[in-house]
Amino acid sequence: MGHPLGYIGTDIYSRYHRMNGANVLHPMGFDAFGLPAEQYAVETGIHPAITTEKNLETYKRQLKAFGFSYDWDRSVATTDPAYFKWTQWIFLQLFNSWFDPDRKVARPISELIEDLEAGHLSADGVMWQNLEPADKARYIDSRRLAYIDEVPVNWCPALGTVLANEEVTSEGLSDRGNHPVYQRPLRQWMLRITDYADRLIDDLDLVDWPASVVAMQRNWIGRSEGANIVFEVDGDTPPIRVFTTRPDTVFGATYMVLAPEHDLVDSLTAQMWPDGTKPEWTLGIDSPADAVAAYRLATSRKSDRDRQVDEREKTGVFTGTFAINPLNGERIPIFIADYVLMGYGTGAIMAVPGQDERDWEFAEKFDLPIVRTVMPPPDFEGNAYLGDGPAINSGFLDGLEVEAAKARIIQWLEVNGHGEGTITYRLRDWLFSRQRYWGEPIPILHGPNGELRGVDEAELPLRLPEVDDYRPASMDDEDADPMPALAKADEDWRLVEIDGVTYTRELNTMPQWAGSCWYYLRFIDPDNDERMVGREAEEYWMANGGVDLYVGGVEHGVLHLLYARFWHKVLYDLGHVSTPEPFARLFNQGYILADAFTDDRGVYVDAADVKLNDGVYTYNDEEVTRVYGKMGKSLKNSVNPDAIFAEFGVDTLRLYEMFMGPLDTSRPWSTRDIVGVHRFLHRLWRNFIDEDTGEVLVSDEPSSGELQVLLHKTIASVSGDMEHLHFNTAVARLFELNNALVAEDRVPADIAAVFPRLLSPFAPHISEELWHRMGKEGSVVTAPWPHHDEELVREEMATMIVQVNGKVRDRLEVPIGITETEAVALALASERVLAHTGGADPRKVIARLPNVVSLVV
RNA sequence: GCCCGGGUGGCGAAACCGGUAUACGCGGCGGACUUAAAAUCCGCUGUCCUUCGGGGCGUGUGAGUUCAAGUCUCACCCCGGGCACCA
Repeated sequence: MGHPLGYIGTDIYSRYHRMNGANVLHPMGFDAFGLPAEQYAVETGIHPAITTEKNLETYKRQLKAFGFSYDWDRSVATTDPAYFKWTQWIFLQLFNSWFDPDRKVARPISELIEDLEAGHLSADGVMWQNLEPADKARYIDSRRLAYIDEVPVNWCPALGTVLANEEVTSEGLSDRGNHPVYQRPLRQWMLRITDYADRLIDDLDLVDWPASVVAMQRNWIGRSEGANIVFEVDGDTPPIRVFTTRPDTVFGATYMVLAPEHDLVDSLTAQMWPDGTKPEWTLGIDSPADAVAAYRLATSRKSDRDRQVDEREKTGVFTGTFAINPLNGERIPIFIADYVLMGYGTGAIMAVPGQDERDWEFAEKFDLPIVRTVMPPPDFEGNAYLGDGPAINSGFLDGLEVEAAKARIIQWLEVNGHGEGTITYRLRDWLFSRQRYWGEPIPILHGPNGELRGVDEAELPLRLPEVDDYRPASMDDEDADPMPALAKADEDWRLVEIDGVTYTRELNTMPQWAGSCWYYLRFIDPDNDERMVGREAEEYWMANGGVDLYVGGVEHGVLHLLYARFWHKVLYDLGHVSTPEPFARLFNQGYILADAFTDDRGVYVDAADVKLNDGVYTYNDEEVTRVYGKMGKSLKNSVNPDAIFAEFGVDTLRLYEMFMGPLDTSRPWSTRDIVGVHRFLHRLWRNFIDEDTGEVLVSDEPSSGELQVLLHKTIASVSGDMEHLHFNTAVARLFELNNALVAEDRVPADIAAVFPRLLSPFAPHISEELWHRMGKEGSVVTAPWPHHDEELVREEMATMIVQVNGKVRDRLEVPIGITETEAVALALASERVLAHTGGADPRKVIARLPNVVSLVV
């Protein structure tokens, strides 16, 4: 459980809408697969299902203590077999679908087979009829949205599992636990999220989300337009395809670089160094093959983190082979270097040092020629020139500006068969296998000849087997393939016989994010045994383009929200849900911040036990360092809600958290400030109840005059604030009304009827109590939200400021409908104004009535 | 480096479309009640000058637009977040 700030926010919003007669679905669920539960199981040997169950009870108890109005009948846990049955079912939907690139939608795989058999499509250019059955199966498997592929993956030895790109931080460490991550090729389950890249970008226009999250998603998907260019290579090696966003600079390509892991490296590496090989190109090694092998080994030993150190020197080695620049026929040397990444574009680049800083750096270090193909401005100082300008040294492109040159060269490439315009994404397919125990088993069977078979839907849920040890199997050889924890299951789980064929179960489990990709759908219809979610219920609740309000932390800006959108779109394409996007409105709540403390090892210590003496913080008499961060378990700086409840009560805590600032802003916790809201509640109580006698101090008479106006203004502004989640200002308005009541002997009847209702979303307990003491019918929770009287809110007088030469010189009370002539006359007659105008006629008069008269003299 | 946010009193923060900057709360100061304290209630609380009428200056810095700028434009500084050898 994170800090409850966001939960308080949705609870208030839900209660407000219920009082307005809305049918509110406000659920809470538990994403309980994953590392914490598993690690606890490893340590204690207790099955994670048992500890998970216990934790859920604790969480529920704590959440209930906050007075949250969740519909507990709709609660789900991703670890519940009745739930993950459908997570597995969705996986099978992915497995049984393909992405139709023409229609840009997912379709059942059976339709691909039909199209192939009918001859509408070919299998990568080969007639379907000409394929052997095994090749047909292999082709079909390669087209599925869930497919197995050998790709460079993020291998985290400390966690014993592979990780998705999204789970690796920019420092090259695991998102969970900060362990180093290494690249290595492995056969793993992948989900084809990249096919959805364009739709994941475009459909961000359909949702009401914070700009920052929209930017993060666009950034992560990283669409970039450019061209693929094909370079022929000396000898009998196949040509090399490069991706570039600057095809206009191709005349300046003076060498070429492949990623060290590139497929063609072996076949193009020369037998011996050709004439003219410079010494710095060879690592001092006699043969190209040895030099390349040495460089590749060195690269593979580096963790992602090492590869990303800031002051990175360019390194690389010549392959001994040349490519031909298709534009000018120049022979250019081919290098491998780790500044080119296998996972982006084609894993190969044409290097244009004149217009690329990285290439410039490499060219200088390796003594390679540099040709400018864009004319820099005369005052340009520096190396590579990235800006706009006319093309030079570029044959038929000379004189064209960058954009025009790009269009021209792409046309040339396409006409002459040397390449084509294309789009590349930073986003990569979602690595979906984990070697951990505590996750959803992937419902796939492997046949004796490598054929894949989905577990029958009737067999779902596929439960986890019992094992003695929940750890992924450890390996002596660090290069050995990771061994999933499920490999330790008994044979009667692992092996399945169908029609006399023995299949092996898939031993990987799904990643943490699988269950949370679709839980919002299950809340709609949590007990449905027939379907993931009933069609009618889904259409009813998702009618406004998805979930009406999703409050969560920005930390899900990429991971969870991207994955969930992807799954949702697949389900949409297959007709299982009715909206293209899952979450219509997203709101990021801020964090509660607090001091945290680390000891000399950099380990967090319990902030509650840190003492301050003479400006020095100590823990167990050891000096500790003060840091500042998000309140929570990981920094050990939580304020225990139970202690706050005991001292101030739940209503105070709820109000305090809302009053501290806007919901989307992080703010420091300050126990000192709590007394403010606590005083408010006491004052409210004293306004309504005589503390000595318990008498209810409510008058039979309604309010009048200013107090009545204040009441209606309060109703108006609190209601407006509720819609916009401006809870801090709503609370401030309630403070003002409450303060105004202090001077009254008794609370006027109309105010007494309204105040507990306005307050009840924030402080439900005291509101309910007052409601009952006043003898009102039913619960304040079901009382209708009050409405203000427009007539009473409308002002009759306004304060008009009078400016002389831009400075405020007087303030006058004027009727709201004052005419310009009257206003100006009044302004000019003001003594304070006269003191500054000297009685002279103004040169210019601007009136914005009834607020401003501005005079220029 | 690129992309998002943000910078307002001693502190948390308000200020809708450019129109009274600092609502509301905390803290501080003064007063009432009390033997006293707590609690409560009342008043003051941006800053400088003041003949007590007022006046000058104030929303990170510097320019600009405007009768008028916390709000719009440009440049810069600082803080937070995301991405980063992505061709």
